[in-house]
Amino acid sequence: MLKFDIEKRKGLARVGVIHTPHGDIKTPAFVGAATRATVKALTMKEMNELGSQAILANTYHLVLRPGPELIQEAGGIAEYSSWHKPTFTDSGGFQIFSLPNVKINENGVKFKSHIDGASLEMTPESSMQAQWAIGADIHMAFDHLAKSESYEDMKTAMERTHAWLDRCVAEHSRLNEKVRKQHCKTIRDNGSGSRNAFSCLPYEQYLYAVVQGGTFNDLRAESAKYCASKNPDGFGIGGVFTADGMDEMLKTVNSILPEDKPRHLLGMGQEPIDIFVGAEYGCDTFDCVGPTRMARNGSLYTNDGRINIKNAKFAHDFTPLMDDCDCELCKNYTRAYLHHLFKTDEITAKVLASIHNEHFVVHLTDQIRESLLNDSFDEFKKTFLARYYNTK
RNA sequence: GCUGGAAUCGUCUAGUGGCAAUGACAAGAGACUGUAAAUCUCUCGCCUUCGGGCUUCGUAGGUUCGAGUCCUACUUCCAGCA
Repeated sequence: MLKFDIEKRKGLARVGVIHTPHGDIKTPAFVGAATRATVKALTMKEMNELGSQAILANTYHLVLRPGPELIQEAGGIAEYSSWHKPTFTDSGGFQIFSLPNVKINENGVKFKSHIDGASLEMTPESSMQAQWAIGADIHMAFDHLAKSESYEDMKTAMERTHAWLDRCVAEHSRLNEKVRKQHCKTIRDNGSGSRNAFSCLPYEQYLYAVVQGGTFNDLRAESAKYCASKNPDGFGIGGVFTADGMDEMLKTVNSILPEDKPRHLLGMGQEPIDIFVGAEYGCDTFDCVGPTRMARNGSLYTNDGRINIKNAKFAHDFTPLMDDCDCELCKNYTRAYLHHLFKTDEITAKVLASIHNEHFVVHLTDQIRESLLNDSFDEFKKTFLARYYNTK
């Protein structure tokens, strides 16, 4: 079972440490979205230096390229990508449902590769197998996202997610046993792992169940109960797209989920309020593509809200993006220079902007952790959000 | 000097009788939440009560119901010949 220690609580919020085979994650923590085993525009060294504690890769993308077998051959995603810290994989469910022409039945999902159009299928079992081969520390159960916001669709999606969770749990446990045996055999035979098959994979890998139910709190409650009953290592909370109403939903879900297991809020964290509300109502980790995507598109976080560095008004602005930020961008360069890099479409523009935005959300989440530890969360939340969103 | 060719939005470009006029770039702005995203959207002659109105395709004339498109002259540029 994944070890999770809680150091301090405040209502549903908690400060803790997730102990993974690749190290600890001090929570609340923002996990970098490394969809294709890389955070776009950033090296692992840069991610490490900006303070990231963990990354989340995506099973769908890695199944397409380079294929889970190849990552397995490399010794797992940590070895493969040289990110020697905790890793998560998302199941691929979310991506597949965003593709056109997906065919869903009880068994799984048939879809076409967005790269070459090849017809493929993913099932709860195949997602688990792929995730075990990829070898992240924490896996997400293969879930079903609703195709609309309607109650009926949400209920159907939730029920299918639950049915698939049963199969994910069974397959996870089978693979866990298999890998553990392989690991023991390898140690008996030669004392050290060859770089083949399962023998060199991290043999401890953990499964999070994913809570669905959309904006309907009765469904959320039902889903939380069901997921908890399966006794997974932790929980993902999926299908959340905005902070509106998220507080009530998280109150419902996180009051039901067992307190001693970590909770990951899937895909949320583009807006600072997402992380404040998520942490306040009991989520421990977050991931979001927003910070790096927006960075590549020139939208940069500041304490006074987001700015578009491509705007003409920054051409002569020779001040740092933020005075009180220690990221590589803010410490060394001016807004005018970054503006120039964007206008001339230099790769470095995206690199520096990504470093800043990723640092911003990672650091913000760390500050939320600190504020919970020293009992200043409410004040910090109020001050930060009022300034960021320019409200009184 | 002669003979050809060309002049269209900041730039390049489409356009050979019904056009405020094509496309690209540049410029200005916006979007982005488990990444089909180094992507996408909008604006880009002037005015507008968003119906439309006005002024435009080197310059000046002309033909025509109608001209960026045809004719004449001029100006500038390019190529070849001297």
